[in-house]
Amino acid sequence: MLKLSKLTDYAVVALVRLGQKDEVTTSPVLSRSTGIPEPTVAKVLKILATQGIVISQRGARGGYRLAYPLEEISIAAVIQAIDGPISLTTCVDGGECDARSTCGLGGQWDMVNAAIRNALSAITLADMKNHTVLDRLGGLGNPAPSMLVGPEATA
Amino acid sequence: MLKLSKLTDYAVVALVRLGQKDEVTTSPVLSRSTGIPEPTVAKVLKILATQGIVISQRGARGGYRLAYPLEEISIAAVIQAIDGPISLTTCVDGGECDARSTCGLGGQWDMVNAAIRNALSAITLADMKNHTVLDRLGGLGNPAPSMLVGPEATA
DNA sequence: TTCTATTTGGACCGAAACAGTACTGTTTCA
DNA sequence: TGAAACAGTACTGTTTCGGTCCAAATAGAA
Repeated sequence: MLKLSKLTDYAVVALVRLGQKDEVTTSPVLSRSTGIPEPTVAKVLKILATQGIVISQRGARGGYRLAYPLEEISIAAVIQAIDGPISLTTCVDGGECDARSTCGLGGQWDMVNAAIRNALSAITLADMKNHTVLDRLGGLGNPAPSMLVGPEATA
Repeated sequence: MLKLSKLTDYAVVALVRLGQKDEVTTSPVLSRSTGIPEPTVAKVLKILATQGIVISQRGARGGYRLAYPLEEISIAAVIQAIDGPISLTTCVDGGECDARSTCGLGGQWDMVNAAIRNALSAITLADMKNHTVLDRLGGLGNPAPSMLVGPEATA
């Protein structure tokens, strides 16, 4: 399906919400204001804390706060924090490839990965909050005629 | 991990190999020349046949051949054929979203999806075969400063 | 100083999706 | 008529993901 995990989706929602108030917020509060189940939002924030995207404050009156302003956090960074590195195939960066010699296209996936990364790096959480993406990028990169192949062009 | 399924990877390899010879090819032959296990390559080709990307010829001396030249088949089309539609989140196109009212960013993901689709639609199988991607796109879209966030900028 | 309430941190477990395989049926050509 | 090759379905093992539970840590009050 080429979809990212629910956790990443939750992470974006939680981060945007977190960026709207400039004070430490607990996961229960964040859960109530976002509608995300409390254990889940806690887990997401935990991961984000280890990745340095949010800063955690333990103990009573603790909570989380953003480590960077919304404008400096890209979608790509969030995805990498939750889902791990963005690389569409396993046969990159030293990964296993049992058919490396025969597959013929050695390392071509790197370009695809770079394209994805670029697209995701150009969108920040601030863009998600507002509708500033189209304005900033002038129409979302390349035109993409009709995705090519087939009369159907299944959307 | 935001990675596509192995089947899709296999599909690209098989299709590129299939595009190198302009005649019907059986899955055993394709299996030997690509190194992909025979049952798997057969499964992939079956799926691609139902999606109209390859044309199947049944019976003795049958096999598969491309329905379109390599230049007209985009990576996005292959991914859609194998993995299904490209939409990073489930809360698009009428999907479930239990927190739609509270999450705050209604439909913002559509832009992200569009960015991904554009990036993947701009790359064809012919580009995978050669190294023509960079040339054609003039450097793969947007600059992407350093993916933003954090001093590490985990690649 | 000590105790307690609050909150994060890390480990664990069940469920779902996926990759891979095998088998049977249908079609076509020699 | 027989062999070759695709089409479809079903099954199984593995991996990953989503969610839950318990332990460690901190701030504040007594």
